[in-house]
Amino acid sequence: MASVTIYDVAARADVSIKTVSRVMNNEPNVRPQMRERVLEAAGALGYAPNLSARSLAGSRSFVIAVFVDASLTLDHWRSERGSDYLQRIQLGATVESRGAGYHLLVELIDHDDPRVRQEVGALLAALKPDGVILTPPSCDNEVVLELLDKAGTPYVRLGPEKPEGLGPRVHMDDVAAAREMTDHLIGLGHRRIGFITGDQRYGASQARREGYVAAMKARGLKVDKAWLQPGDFTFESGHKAATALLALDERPTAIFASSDEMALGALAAAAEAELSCPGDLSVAGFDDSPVSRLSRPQLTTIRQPLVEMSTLATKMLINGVTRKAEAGTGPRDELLPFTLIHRASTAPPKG
Amino acid sequence: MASVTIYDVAARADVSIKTVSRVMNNEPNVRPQMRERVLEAAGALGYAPNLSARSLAGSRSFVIAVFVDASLTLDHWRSERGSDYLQRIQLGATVESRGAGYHLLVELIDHDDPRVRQEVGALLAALKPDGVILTPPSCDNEVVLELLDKAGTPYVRLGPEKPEGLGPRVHMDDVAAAREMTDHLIGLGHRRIGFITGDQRYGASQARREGYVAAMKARGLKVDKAWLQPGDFTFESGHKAATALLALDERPTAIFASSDEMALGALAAAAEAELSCPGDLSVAGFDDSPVSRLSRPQLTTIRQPLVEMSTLATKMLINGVTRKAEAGTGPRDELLPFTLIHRASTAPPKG
DNA sequence: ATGAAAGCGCTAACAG
DNA sequence: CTGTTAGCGCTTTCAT
Repeated sequence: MASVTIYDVAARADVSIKTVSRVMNNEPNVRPQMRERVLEAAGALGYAPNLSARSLAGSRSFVIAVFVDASLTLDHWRSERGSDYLQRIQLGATVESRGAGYHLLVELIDHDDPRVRQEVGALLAALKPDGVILTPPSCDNEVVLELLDKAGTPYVRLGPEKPEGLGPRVHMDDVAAAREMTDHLIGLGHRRIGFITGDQRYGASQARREGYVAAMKARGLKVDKAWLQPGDFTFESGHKAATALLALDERPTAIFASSDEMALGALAAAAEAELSCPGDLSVAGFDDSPVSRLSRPQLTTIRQPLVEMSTLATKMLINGVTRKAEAGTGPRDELLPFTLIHRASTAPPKG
Repeated sequence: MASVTIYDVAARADVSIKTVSRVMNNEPNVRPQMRERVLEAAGALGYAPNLSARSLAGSRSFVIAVFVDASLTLDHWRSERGSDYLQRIQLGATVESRGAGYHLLVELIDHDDPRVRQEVGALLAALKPDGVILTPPSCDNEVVLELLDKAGTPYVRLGPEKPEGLGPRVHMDDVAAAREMTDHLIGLGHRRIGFITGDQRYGASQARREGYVAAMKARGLKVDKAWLQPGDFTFESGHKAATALLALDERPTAIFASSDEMALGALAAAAEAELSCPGDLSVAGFDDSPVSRLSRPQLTTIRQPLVEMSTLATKMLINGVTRKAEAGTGPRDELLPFTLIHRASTAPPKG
């Protein structure tokens, strides 16, 4: 019942606790023979160093925290969006942490609440995490960033497009991705292309719209205001926006939605309007979420390297790359490539 | 930079550190006036008790761990199943933990690996979590349960149908749910009902099949072997199984899939066979995952109370209900109700 | 290459 | 009601 401590191991191996400590931390200056004895004793006793003690006495906590916005996550759950955005981020971080002997703590924070300063301050003081991964849109919160800086806690911002130079980040070029998808549609021969925007609380939404507009303009295509429909990433909003687009006098021959769920909504709207896809209407999504493969036709979409992003972010944190980065070395900015995945929902327009 | 400690607060409030400790832990025997002074000082200093120190000195760690199977989760990710099973479980646990000042640690464990004993043993020794939530199928792993018992760590098994009396659990009656769905189809007038089973590594898969078989037999309907098709919860497996079912000489008029993703696969197979749903073929799913609303027609399915289950499990852990339960008091077994959600994919058969 | 001593910041068990 | 004294199990100095 009483757990085995470093003293038990030291006694059994007949060495000092310091030697045990050295072995457990892979420190130098231990003869192979001693190391062997300690390892044997630790194994026999089933010893594992107590994390709290290590963290209290030492300078590391072996904890990586992931900050996730509370209200948006609850929203997400209630609206049953069906995106596995956070899940994919978490997967990369969990696997990478585990590999390095770290533990992943998931913390909800109200990044829009005035109490965020108190809340995050307390969190950092209590947890003393060795690193923090900031998911959108918390990655853009200046109070959070300031507290992190003040506490000297290394962090990585995941996905933010906008505020540059605010701290290390790992992200994707949403503007370029949206541009490429729009170019893809134009390349197929589409000229009237409708766009459905995402939830404005996420920075990526604006970036994607920018990419769309930029690509249209670059090809000399005018962007009719009516072709820009608001959405919030949900199926319903996509359905509604697409219905509006398809009711236009000169209706678009293609619709580019800022999320796969909205693209599915557009697909449903097309079916209701008795338009076939991709014959009468091409539909493109964004995210390559699992649902993009559950529709007929399957969606042409943009694959975001979310798992790779969180894996890299975790690696940076654990390797202390960020710490060095803060001292002026190492990369502070990693841009990961996206992929346009061409499936069955986009094709040349009829006629 | 140097963090503020209990001594700083005590000095500023001109009390002993013990009084500060009492206030921070809401212990009795502190005059309101003292409490006020301490609170003021703590607020001014931005003090939050260090978790490691609390956990090292005291008997609580303020950490709840969620054990998730590593290889299945990676499988899940690679196959892009699109289920938000774990996400919903985690949501309930995270919100509930946060409300009580606890923190949620997500740990991947290889529950099928021979090293699981060593791995989980080390995890418990290092973390000393105040409670562990076991998700399927780790909740059925006897080595894990044994280690937990030996370590005296309270835990709750989430979802397990099978091994009873092995420890506190919060679950749903999968057998009854599958029976009810089958009854629903029979009630609509269906007699030839195909069934697609789930991944056999999950206990729920067998339970759902049992429910289906029981309902059929209870109504005096024979279960043709060919009507039981194997699946693994994925869209593709559902597609394949449904294709096989629809190729039968006497094809079923309804298909009951053990997951929503497989039901969507069945929907796709029906479309390819030029069968309309629900006109020519009724399709039912299981889980009420977000994707069940992204199809046309939307799926009739079973809603699992996953968030409620994990919320309750967390509550039990934090309130120490389990600890008492282990001493003989309190409920060791919570059965939460499911809901049959009737949407558009099921209807009476033609003719 | 190894060990002894001194805390890390807090709670527990007592005193008063 | 409040304070004092010991540790919790480790890592850090700093000796040897």
